[in-house]
Amino acid sequence: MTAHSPSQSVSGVKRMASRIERTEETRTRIERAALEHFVEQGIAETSIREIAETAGMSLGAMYNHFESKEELAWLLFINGWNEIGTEMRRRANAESDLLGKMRAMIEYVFRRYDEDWMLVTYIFSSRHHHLKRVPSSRGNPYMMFRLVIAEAMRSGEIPQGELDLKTALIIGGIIQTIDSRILARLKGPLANSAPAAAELCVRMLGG
Amino acid sequence: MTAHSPSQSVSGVKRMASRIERTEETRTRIERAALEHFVEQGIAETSIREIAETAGMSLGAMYNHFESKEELAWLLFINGWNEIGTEMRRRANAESDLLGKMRAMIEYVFRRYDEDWMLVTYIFSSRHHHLKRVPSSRGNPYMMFRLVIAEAMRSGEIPQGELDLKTALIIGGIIQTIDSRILARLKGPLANSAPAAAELCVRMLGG
Amino acid sequence: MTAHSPSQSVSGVKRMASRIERTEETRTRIERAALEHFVEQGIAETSIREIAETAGMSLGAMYNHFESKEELAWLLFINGWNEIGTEMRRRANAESDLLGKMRAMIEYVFRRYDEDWMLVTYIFSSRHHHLKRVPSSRGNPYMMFRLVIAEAMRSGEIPQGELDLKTALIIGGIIQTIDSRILARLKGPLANSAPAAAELCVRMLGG
Amino acid sequence: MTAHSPSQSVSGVKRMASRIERTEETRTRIERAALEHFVEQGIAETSIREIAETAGMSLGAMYNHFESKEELAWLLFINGWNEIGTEMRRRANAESDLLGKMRAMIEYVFRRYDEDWMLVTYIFSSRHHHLKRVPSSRGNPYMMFRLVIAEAMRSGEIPQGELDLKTALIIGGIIQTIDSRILARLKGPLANSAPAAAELCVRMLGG
DNA sequence: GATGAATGAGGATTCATTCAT
DNA sequence: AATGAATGAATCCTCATTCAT
Repeated sequence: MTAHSPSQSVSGVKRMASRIERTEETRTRIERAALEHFVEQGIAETSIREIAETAGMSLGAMYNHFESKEELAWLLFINGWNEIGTEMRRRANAESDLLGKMRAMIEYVFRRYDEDWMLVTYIFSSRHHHLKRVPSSRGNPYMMFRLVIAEAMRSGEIPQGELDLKTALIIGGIIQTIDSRILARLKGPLANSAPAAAELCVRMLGG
Repeated sequence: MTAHSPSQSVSGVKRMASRIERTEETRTRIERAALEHFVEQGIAETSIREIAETAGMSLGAMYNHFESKEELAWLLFINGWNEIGTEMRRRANAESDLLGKMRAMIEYVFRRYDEDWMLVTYIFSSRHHHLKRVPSSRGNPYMMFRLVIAEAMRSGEIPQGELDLKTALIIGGIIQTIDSRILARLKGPLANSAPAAAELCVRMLGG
Repeated sequence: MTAHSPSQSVSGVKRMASRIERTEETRTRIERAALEHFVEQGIAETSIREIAETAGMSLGAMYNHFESKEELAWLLFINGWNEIGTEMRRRANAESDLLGKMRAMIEYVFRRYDEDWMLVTYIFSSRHHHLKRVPSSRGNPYMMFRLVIAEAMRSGEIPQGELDLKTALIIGGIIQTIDSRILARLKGPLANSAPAAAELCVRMLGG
Repeated sequence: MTAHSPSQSVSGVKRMASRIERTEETRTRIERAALEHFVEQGIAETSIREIAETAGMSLGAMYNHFESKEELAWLLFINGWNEIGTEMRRRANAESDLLGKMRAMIEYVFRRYDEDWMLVTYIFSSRHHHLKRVPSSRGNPYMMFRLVIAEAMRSGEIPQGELDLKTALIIGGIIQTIDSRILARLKGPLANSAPAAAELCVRMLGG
């Protein structure tokens, strides 16, 4: 996954990874190291020194790449949060009915978890920490669920009413499902559970 | 539970609260102060000194009442956790069908939140922090939901299958509802939403 | 060893141990508890609370019996120190020649160790801590050895010279012997080794 | 041992001591500061802050050089302990008879004291504190005396028997001699007393 | 005399961050 | 960009001692 190799160009001339490539690689190394510690111990309980050690670099060098621990935690969060929100939107838009949209969104999150559980876990478990800074619109996964449900109400697909309550029940359920996977109460790839989860959600909504 | 009683002696002479009463009161003061900070800032981000100041006492005196910050956080958690689990069990047992049980449990949690939102918020938001120490059986709210759903499956009230997935969806939904109340996406006493929430849950389960 | 018993008077009337007796007993209990901890962990590393717990009483009560930890440590030391010095003098005076005196003194210390190793260990291992306060004359074990050796020089029993060097060699040897007993390099009652030790010391002195 | 070298580059340009040299110098400064306080007040009674102040640096910086106070105390001890043991062995091996060996060992310790009394004092006065961690073989001064005495017994140079008692008497005597020097009961360079001390020891052993 | 809560002053250690090299 | 020593504030916790009951 990481480009460790002083890669050879086609011409056979050895060359160093470009400075930009090395910088990028270092940055990634830091991010993965941070993720590991943040997920395992929490943000406050993780020291920059620990991250540096895991990333295999010196304490001081960290600050060439990130302003502060809080900034690192924030970037890690908001990038993932936006990515997930945006992708959910794209996939939901490609479907026409509530069940389709629901399944598409849930499937995406669950598959993303299967691919990179550390990132997804971090995003959902640290969301409270970052709450005050999160823009409430944009590619926000919360808002996506609310939007999709609201639309289905408007179109008559499901009964009206209790929008926020229903949104909370759905979102909470999905996040908790991820949590249960982490705790090994659920086995196997999470994506396999997506269709069932989507159907249950839609049934709850009365569709 | 509260010290009603700067109690009157028979002779009618007012007397100081006994030492035991004062100690108890101090303990409560610490617990409330801790709760406040833990909920607002998180456990790791709260210093013992802050708690002491809010409780109106010296730093050192804290340690006459609690072994450590972690222990204080733990006791606060586990007592509430057990209380909620136990009460949920009691109320569920008094009902005969799934909807009744579900409503009783949800109503209890929501009402408890309305009475003491800080405590309930703390319990649910700090549950991950304490996960490793929580006994998985006993008066465990998680297990109560699982039990009730499992029973309804066994009795044929709802279709079989996907027990853990369904449990996750329900529990997550309920906790998220509390979260949404905190964030003021839901208004008014939470208890008012309990019947609707219970009905939605049961509908999801196919009852 | 301790008078635990609410002793009965001859007349058969039960009586409480007198207040004085109880006070005395408490004091002894504290002293033994302190000794234990001081020997095992050192004075600085022992807290009053630990002593109180071992003595089976409350922290505050300690201060009804001793002014401070330092005072307790001092009294424990100086009483033993004086006792040993005084007894050594008495026994040495009863002998007429160097070997007799030497054996009497060493035998006494070693036997005292066999009786109450904690006390003797404490005295010799904490002597540096108390050095500044020790009166250099009086019943001082150091001085006793010096005196006896000086006398033997004066009387011609041993060659003159190097009084302080010789005193140091003798005293150090004796204390180290106790130390070796503690470390189990020497086995059995220490008193058994006294005659041999005395003889070796006298031979060193040229007697 | 000292940084001779604000070394000159070939070009003759003066340069700062290298980072490594400065780090080494800092370390030494800490060690000397610690030694001072440990000898004067004892390990437990010395705070890291005091050492830092004496060493002319901030409290936090200490931890870039030593893991903990205990570790600092230990390293200071064990390095000196090993050095003394090893040197004693080397010098004893260069001699052929008991008196020669004894004198060589004692002379070494006494001269080392004259050169660096703080270090030697620290080593012998803190030996009990570190006892549990000391490897019993290796370059252990205790063992060296025991070895030399045992050998002389085997070779018939001195009578057999009471090896451990005799070892204790000798070692204790030597250490106490140092102690007496500190307390100014002995005057002048300690090395001057070495021949006399050695002779007394050998006479005690019957050689 | 006994109790244990309260106090205030440290004590060891950690940490985010800076900075000279 | 990298290094790691330095800083100063903060953190948890301990302790000797006092004091109201």
